Amino acid sequence: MSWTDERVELLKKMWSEGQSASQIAKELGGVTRNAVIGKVHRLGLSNRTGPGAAPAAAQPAPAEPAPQPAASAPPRPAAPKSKPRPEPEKPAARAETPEPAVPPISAARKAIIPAGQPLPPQPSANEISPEALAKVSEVEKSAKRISLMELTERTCKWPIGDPATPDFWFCGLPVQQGKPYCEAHVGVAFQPMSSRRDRRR
DNA sequence: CCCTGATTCGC
DNA sequence: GCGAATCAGG
Repeated sequence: MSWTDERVELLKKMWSEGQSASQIAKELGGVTRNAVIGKVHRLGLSNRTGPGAAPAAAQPAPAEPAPQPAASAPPRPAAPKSKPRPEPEKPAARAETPEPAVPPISAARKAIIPAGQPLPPQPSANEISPEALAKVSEVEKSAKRISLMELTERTCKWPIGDPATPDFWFCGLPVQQGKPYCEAHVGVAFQPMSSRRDRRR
């Protein structure tokens, strides 16, 4: 595969959209994320950081400040495009404890639950975005249904069903990096603190 | 371990 | 110019 205009365009587009190199590579096909990153650099559109940031020149490069004598075309469109830095700064100690919404059921107590229907995940407390819940029920239908022993570092450990019955298993879908659950379950397990939040995709 | 982008350097 | 290998974080 070579860097045709189209491919480069898509690359630019996706990169400016904040897509990761690997995603772009996957989309393009035939290239690795390394290739994408390499290209990105060669194209000079690496730092998605706002232009306002002066690199503070570690290397003075005394010989040539490179004023770019080009008659027209501004060297740096600088695109004031929306380039929100997802992570502005890490304050001090940020207690990363969103208080898990207690996914597991209290089992015994409600042992009478008809072990068939995907039990309405949450008892009380906060309201989880209907979206997330819907997502979960969906996922649970196509979950891998793995057993306790099959759980690994990267399998969603969200319990489904009633532990008191044989009709009990774990989600088993790929976890969302770091977390113990898959994306869907992470969605209901960890609340942003302030009830709901919208999200599109 | 999974992932991210950044750099290097032989091709 | 290209991108695998490597480096440096998260």
